[in-house]
Amino acid sequence: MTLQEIAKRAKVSTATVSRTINRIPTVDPVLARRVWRVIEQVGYYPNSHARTLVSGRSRIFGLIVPEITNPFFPEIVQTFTELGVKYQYEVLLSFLAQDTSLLENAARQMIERRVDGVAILTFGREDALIDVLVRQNVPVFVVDMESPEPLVKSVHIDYEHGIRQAVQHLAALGHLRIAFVSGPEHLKTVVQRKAAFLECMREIGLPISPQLLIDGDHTMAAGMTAISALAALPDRPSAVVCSNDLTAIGVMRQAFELALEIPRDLSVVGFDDIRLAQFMVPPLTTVQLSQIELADIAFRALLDSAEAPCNRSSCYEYTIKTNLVLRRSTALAPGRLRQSSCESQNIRASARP
Amino acid sequence: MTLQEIAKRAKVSTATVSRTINRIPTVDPVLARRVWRVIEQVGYYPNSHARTLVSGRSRIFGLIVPEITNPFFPEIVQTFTELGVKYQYEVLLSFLAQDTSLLENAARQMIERRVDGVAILTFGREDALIDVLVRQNVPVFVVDMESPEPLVKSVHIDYEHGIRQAVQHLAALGHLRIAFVSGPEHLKTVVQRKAAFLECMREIGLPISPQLLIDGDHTMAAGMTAISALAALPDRPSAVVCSNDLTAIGVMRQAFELALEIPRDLSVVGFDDIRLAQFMVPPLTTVQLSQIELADIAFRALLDSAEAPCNRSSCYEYTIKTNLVLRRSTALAPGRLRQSSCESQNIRASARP
DNA sequence: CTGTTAGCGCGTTCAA
DNA sequence: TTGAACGCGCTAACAG
Repeated sequence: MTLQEIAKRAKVSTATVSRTINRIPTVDPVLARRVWRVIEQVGYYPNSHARTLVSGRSRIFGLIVPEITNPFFPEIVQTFTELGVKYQYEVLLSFLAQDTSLLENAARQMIERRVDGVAILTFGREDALIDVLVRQNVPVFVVDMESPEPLVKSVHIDYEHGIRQAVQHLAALGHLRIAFVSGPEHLKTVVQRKAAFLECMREIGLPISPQLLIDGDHTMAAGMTAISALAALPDRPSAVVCSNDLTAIGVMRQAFELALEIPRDLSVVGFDDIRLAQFMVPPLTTVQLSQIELADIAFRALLDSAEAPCNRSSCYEYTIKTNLVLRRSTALAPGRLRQSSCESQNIRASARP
Repeated sequence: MTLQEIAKRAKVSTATVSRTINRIPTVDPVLARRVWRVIEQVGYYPNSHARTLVSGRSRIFGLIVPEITNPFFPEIVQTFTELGVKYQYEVLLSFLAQDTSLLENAARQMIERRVDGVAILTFGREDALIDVLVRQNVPVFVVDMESPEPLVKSVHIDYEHGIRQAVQHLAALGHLRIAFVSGPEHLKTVVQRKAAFLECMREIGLPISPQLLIDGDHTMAAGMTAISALAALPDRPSAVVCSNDLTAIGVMRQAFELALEIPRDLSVVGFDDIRLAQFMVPPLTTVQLSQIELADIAFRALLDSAEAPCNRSSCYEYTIKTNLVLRRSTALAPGRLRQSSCESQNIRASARP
């Protein structure tokens, strides 16, 4: 069923049908009604591809995430998509997994579909991808990356704010040996999280033992391995902060296996605040990085680029703050007297050698 | 950058460029090489929309799920998408949420994009949606629904198999009062799960008290509410089976709040076996419904319809079996002597009034 | 306010 | 084996 067909049946020109569909106000209401009636009757749906071809705009945004299987991302996809239906954009989703060839594939797909913008939310270093996209003149949104290119926009994420709260919270509870389980180093976000942790530890004079810095990969399995290693240490930590919530869940799971009770024997702090965090047993204390806010900013940045192509707004228009969410996976360090919390004020002094 | 442009620069006709790109073997290798070189140089990407328009096939499959935020679905999306890249199909994702207007929207989007098929994995009753799609001649895949229409294919899911195992497992552990927390009744899958539970209870002569049948909505919050209600009962259950894992997680979470230890005080069984289930504390015993298998079958059915349009293979080509996965959220009923498990053979008798 | 017409970028005949 | 030409379904000029 095509425009032509509708035009013929409604006894008008194709132009009139087109105008009617696009709700151009200069159409005679009588004709419009006639056209709509035919459209209803025959069940006509305009062909997006033809529209895109002639208009030069696809009304599609690309969204690239590393994987959908990590609970951090569905929330983002959801929000991004919702905004899509609100503003009449389709979203073309791509995953990277660990496969580099998929990256090329994703880029090709996006370009061939002539997307009006791409949000790259992989938290890695996707310079190559960005280059290809920009060369094709497609607006890009990316996390934490400054670029002179007007086609690329970005947000800054303030990891330190939340992590500082976490570290100080643990210190206040009397924890002196605090471990950190990191993620895959090839992720920009991971090195930033780790750096923030180290910085915050230094700030308050807490010692950092290399043994307490474990490399993970942001999976639950990694969390399990990590806590096993940590528990085997002669001088084991009383608290562990994880580079993401999945890792923290793994830690909790394996702690159960090791008969370590959380938070009595071990305090655990996650990162991200995925929705699941509050449903863990015990509920997970974690640093919130709002997935909704991120998706929202990404979408609006793209919308901006798409609707006002000449808009030269610089990157880092916004910054996203992270914040500690206190729940019940942290407690006083073992061996500490369970006194009033005003004791926490002595932590700093007592933490020094 | 267009085909024409490439043709001009390579000093060949557009037809030759087209043939080269589509790897039609009758092209002179010399010319082909020349064309490829130009394509590389200028960074040319063919326009999918133009291709679709002229070829009449979009190489896009639609995938409709209720929401991506429920961990059951990302796994499906992942598998489906992976198959997509393997077979060179794009996937157009849609969520329904609870909004009915989104359903119309999803259908419209799919049709306007001229998708080559749609997998509807919402587990509800989407007859209206299917009708619209079929009327537009788009092949459809749907769960558990027989249809004479050759355009719609389907799988059957055998819920009873796994649920029977679950019920019998609990019975064998000496549980006499087994509760069931259900999901939203508007989901076909939910009524089937519940029916299977009731049937299996009857089979072995276990009593079913209406008080022990709780209505939920497949969220963690619902699980929490449910167990609170159950725990307040004068004669409370010693085991609860949930219509999905999310509900079970909620149950476990709230049991913690109520100081009910799992599985000592309460046995919990989930349904779906989302990946998270094994990482719960304690690891959740659940009935597996393979998300990968489902996605795989859906994709292949669509592929079949798309590549061999005249293929008249009936629905229910396959059936997916469900299976109990034993983990550690179930144990002997409280008050039961912890004897050898051969005692379970008496359950049946003792369960009768 | 409406109709005619020229492409948008590509695949695919049909001749050569 | 290659090229010229047509048309996929639609929007946007322009003319009426």
